[in-house]
Amino acid sequence: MRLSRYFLPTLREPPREAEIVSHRLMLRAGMMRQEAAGIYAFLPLGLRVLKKIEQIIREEQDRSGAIELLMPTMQSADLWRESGRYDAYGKEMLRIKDRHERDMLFGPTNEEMITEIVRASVRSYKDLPLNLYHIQWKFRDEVRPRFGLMRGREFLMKDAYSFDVDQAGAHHSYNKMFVAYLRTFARMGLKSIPMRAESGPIGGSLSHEFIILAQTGESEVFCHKDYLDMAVPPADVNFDDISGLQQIVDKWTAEYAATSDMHDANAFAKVPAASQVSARGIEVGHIFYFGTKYSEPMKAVVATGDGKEVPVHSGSYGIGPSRLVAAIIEASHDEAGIIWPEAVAPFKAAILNLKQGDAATDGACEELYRGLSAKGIDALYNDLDDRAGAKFANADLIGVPYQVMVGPRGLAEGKIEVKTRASGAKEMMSPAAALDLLTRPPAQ
RNA sequence: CGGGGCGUAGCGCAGUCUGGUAGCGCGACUGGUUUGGGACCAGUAGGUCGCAGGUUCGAAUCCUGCCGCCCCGACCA
Repeated sequence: MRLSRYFLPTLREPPREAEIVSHRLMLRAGMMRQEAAGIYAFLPLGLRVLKKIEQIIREEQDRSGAIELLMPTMQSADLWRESGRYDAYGKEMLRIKDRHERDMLFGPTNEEMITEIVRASVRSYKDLPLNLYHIQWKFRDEVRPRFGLMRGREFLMKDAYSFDVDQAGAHHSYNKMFVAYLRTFARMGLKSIPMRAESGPIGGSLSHEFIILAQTGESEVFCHKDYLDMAVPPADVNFDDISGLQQIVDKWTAEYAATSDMHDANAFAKVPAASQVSARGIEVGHIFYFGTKYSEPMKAVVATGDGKEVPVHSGSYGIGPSRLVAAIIEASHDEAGIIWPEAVAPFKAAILNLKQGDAATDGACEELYRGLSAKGIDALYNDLDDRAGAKFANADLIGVPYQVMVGPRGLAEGKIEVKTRASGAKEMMSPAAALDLLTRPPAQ
């Protein structure tokens, strides 16, 4: 993308309303724009990151055996009356009337709808297990939206719903999501820690929040430091291996890890002092098993092998892609701006033309830009007539992994300079070597 | 919803106390000189001062009501 033809309204100073670093940087980098309290428009740069995050989530959900569909944002109140949540949900749910005075709502979550979809077509235990997910905008009329995308009212959510014939099956479905989540966050360059969480009104032991550590996190968390170095399950993990998956989950739940809600000071005290981590964290995912909470009132039943009908056992599994955009920035930035992990970076590289109008420099930039485009690499070519200093500052702000600096000094020796945003390391190399470096695929 | 703060040009702000023709910096635009870490010169455009009512010869400024936004708390992907 040529910057001269792109839409990237960057700001030198952050708008006053932005307090936390991710919010400030997103506004400055021209990634988004606020439209109302807790409601944001994604600008082109922000959308690129959101799409990358979405895609990683999608790939890992698919790998685990979940199946994507897409449910609407608008829902009928009737479904929610069936489950009893229409009255129970409270003011967080945005209620709307259509032209016929029918009660509608903007979905804050989709348990009812997915249960309705499943009960309509699933009749036999042979149709299970099933895990259906979608990535769709949600609206929760938060009392106090804040911190930009971190706690918006309208937000994108990946929500998956599993259906099994019994609790043992549901447990395995839960474990699949547990493992998929570990992989998902790791691929985004995040160290996520599963922490025991409140399981809500239904009770039960199966609920985990996936937390990443960040100074500006909303919750106070306590855990064993070993979590920070634990190896994430590989891409070829066998999701059908019930005991193998259980072993992974056991390993990841063996050490102490809890948010302040679930914190047990006595248990934490048993962790060796040198291994105690007490920090702030951001919740990026939440999984829980809720059994027959919806299948019973909504009569989502299947026939078992012996001909009886039983309500299905379910769980739901959420990840907030829009929140993740902010969370990744919270976890990865410096004074100068964002530092995108390669897997979610809006562009792989920025090409900085250090002497606009110089025939040799312009030519070298063009050649590199075309070379990358030909190989399908997204590079942002800063071809604007700015001072070089402004280009450096903007490249740092936007935070793409590589900055390729093309100027007369280097070209005199047939070299261009490649700076790695994360480390700050700079290296002179031939344009061919740079092309080679930038077309190398990121690690999965 | 309780407490606090703020609405003046795209962004950051001054001006409000003490009423008298709306300003500064950055950004944008035009022309020129420039180009290796946020350039310089000259010029230009851009604001019903959040909205409505009131007081006054005169309101960004005083009064009343409303709307919006942010922060702290209780609640949450």
